[in-house]
Amino acid sequence: MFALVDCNNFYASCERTFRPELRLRPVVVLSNNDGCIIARSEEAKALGIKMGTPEFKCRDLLKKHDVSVFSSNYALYGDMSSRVMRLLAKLAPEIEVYSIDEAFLDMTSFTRFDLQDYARHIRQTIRQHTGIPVCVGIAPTKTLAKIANRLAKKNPDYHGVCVLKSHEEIYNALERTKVEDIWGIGRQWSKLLQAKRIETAADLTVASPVWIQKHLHIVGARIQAELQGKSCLPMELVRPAKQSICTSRSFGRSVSTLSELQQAVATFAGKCAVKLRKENALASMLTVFIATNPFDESANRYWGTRTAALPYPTHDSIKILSAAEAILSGIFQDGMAYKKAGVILSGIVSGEPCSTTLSLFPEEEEPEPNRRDAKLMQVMDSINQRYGRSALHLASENTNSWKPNQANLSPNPTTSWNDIIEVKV
DNA sequence: TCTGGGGTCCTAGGACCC
DNA sequence: TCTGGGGTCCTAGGACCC
Repeated sequence: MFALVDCNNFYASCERTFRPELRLRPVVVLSNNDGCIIARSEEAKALGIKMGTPEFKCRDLLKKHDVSVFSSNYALYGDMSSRVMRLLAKLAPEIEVYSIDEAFLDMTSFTRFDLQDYARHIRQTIRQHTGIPVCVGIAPTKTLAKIANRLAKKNPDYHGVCVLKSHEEIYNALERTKVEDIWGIGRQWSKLLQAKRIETAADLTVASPVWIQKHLHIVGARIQAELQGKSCLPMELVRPAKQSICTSRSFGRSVSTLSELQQAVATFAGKCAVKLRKENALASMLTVFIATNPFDESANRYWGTRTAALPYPTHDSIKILSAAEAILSGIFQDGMAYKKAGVILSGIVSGEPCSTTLSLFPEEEEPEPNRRDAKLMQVMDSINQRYGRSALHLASENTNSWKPNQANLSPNPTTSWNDIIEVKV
């Protein structure tokens, strides 16, 4: 048996934890740059505010109902998430952290427990220790646990807990679940299935396996098997190493000069390098992209991107930044109003800079990886660890001209001494 | 006249997740 | 005026190897 524990309206709940006066109030959280609605409290959902709506399109509604609007605060959500995950790790022998707000627990060994009781215990523990409300779904496969969790969330009578064990319970749940609400079935596949008159999860379990294999491939076949109660997706206890690392942002305003873009791209490259070193890894390829506003039909539109191989795998901020700058000057076009840029590291390998294979015929001026550079990065990271992110950074990293909008950013009471606040409960 | 069999790697495109 | 960010997996087809 698998349990899926999923935090309710996670980002909105995080914000509310430190603002108890917002309990029972409509709360929304915006994406980076204060662009779209990406989390809503139940009260905000009830007002008809849809997920993914651009903020400016529902500004009147937000104002009319006095909705509390927050800029996204990932430092806060990340820390709250790790608190939830640490608690969950104590509540089950094995845990798979699936996303920032969800985890699977292995319930196989709980044969002598009442699963319903135990799920309630999980729920209460998380609530008491973090203030975050969660729902728990338990079933024989991960896909069914997802369905159970969804039912627990939708149905107030369930009080946040749904266990699917008997054939009847499972069949009932499948009949009540539309194909588009199944984990792994997205918009395209829903359309395809509906055209075939496969409308519910129950329909999908009895659909022709040959047809499924042909149109939904192995991924769809696995979903079908999981719905039938045959577990195909095991617990993944260790997070696999990253294959790519991306940092990108929309700009608070559009920028048009090369030097402004250089500052943005250098900043993103620097963030990528930090993430890379956190992974204990090296990157061998680097992509830079720059883009104009895709929604502005009247302006000149441009999407420039290029990937270059690094001379050898590295995690050195200095080398990554200068490679990014070189790519940027190759794709930059004058006279455009740029709205977004990003850097992607790929070809990621594990290991230390000096452990990798060097080029057989190195260029004359090509520096070899050396231990001093690696040491320098270590020092930089430890200083930043101690004195705060980007206490020490490269001079070309600069947020002056392109800084994203963050009008309603909450403090970081769990990660910053200066932000500790008194909460009256 | 006859023209095999068993592979890998890479990329682009399409789908999905949170 | 204002529209997010960060990922993964799978398939097909082409190029290549012995």
